Amino acid sequence: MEDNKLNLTPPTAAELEILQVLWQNGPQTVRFVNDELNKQREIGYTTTLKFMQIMLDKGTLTREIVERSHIYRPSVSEETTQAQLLRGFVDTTFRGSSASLVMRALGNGSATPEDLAKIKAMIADMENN
Amino acid sequence: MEDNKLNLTPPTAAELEILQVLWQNGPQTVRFVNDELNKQREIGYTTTLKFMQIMLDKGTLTREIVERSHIYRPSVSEETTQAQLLRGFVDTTFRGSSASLVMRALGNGSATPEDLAKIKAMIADMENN
DNA sequence: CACTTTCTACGAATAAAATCGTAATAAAAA
DNA sequence: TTTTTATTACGATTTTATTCGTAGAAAGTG
Repeated sequence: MEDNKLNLTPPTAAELEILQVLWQNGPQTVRFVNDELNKQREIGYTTTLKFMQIMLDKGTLTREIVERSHIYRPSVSEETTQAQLLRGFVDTTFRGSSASLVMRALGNGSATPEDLAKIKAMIADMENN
Repeated sequence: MEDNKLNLTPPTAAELEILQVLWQNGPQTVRFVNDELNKQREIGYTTTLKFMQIMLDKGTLTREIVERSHIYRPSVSEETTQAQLLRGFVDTTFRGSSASLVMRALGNGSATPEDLAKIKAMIADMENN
C-alpha cells in the first residue's frame, strides 16, 4: 500500500542535512552520505539509513539499485526547497517581511563586495520590470 | 535550585510565537498572550501558560507580579533573536551564504519598490565604508 | 459566608523527530 | 565451503517539543 503522493511538508533538520549531501555530490549511497555527515557530527550508519528510507517513503528521495546497493537521488531541487523553507522562516521569524530579513542578512557583514554587486544588479533588474 | 544561566539555544517554534506577541505588544499576561495566539490557531490556556513558565525557567522571559497576575517580558530582543535564528537558517539551508539567501528572498517578488529603495540605500551605505 | 471566576503550579500525556540495535541477506574472501 | 564483510529492513527506544488536565490559591460576587 505505498502511497506515492508527493510531499508538501518541508524537510526536517536531519533530512535537510542529507539532501545537502546529495545536492552537492549527486546521487549516492547511504554509505557515502553517512561518511559525509560524520565529517560534521557523529551519527550512526543505521540512523542515516533510516532517514533515507523515511525520505524514500515520503517521496523526498527516489532510488535505484546499482551493483548490490541503493543509489538515492533527491526528487526535489535545492532551489525549490530553499524557497519553501524561506517562506516559512520569513513568516515565523520576520512576520512575513522579506525586506526586513534582507536588511538583517546584509547587516551581518558577511557579504563580500562581489555579493553586493550581484545583489545590486538583481535589484536594478527588478526595477526595470 | 534555580539555575539562572542564560539561554544560548534559540527559541522553538511555539516559543517564538509567544515572543512575537510580547515584542509587538509589550509585557503582558498569559491571558493576553493566549488570546492573541488564539486569533491565529486554537491553543489551550494552560498550554500557553506552560510555555511561558518554561521560558521563564530558561531565562527567555522575566516576570513581575502586578495586582494578582504575572506580567511577562522578553529578556531577549527581537533583533538579537532574529540574528540568531538567521545565522542558523543560513547555515543549514543556504550553506552559510547570506548572499544567496538574499538573492532568493528578493526573487520571490514580494518586495515593494520602497523595500527595494531601502535595500539599495543600505548597500550604498555599506559600500561607503 | 458560600459560590463563581481567574489565576498559577505541576505532573503527565501525546506527538514528532532522531537514534540505534538486531536480524536477514547476499556477495566476497579465505 | 565456511567465514567475514557490507548492505538493507524494521522494530524499538530515546529525546525533544507540544499539549492539556487537575488541583489549589486568591479575589470578587450575591
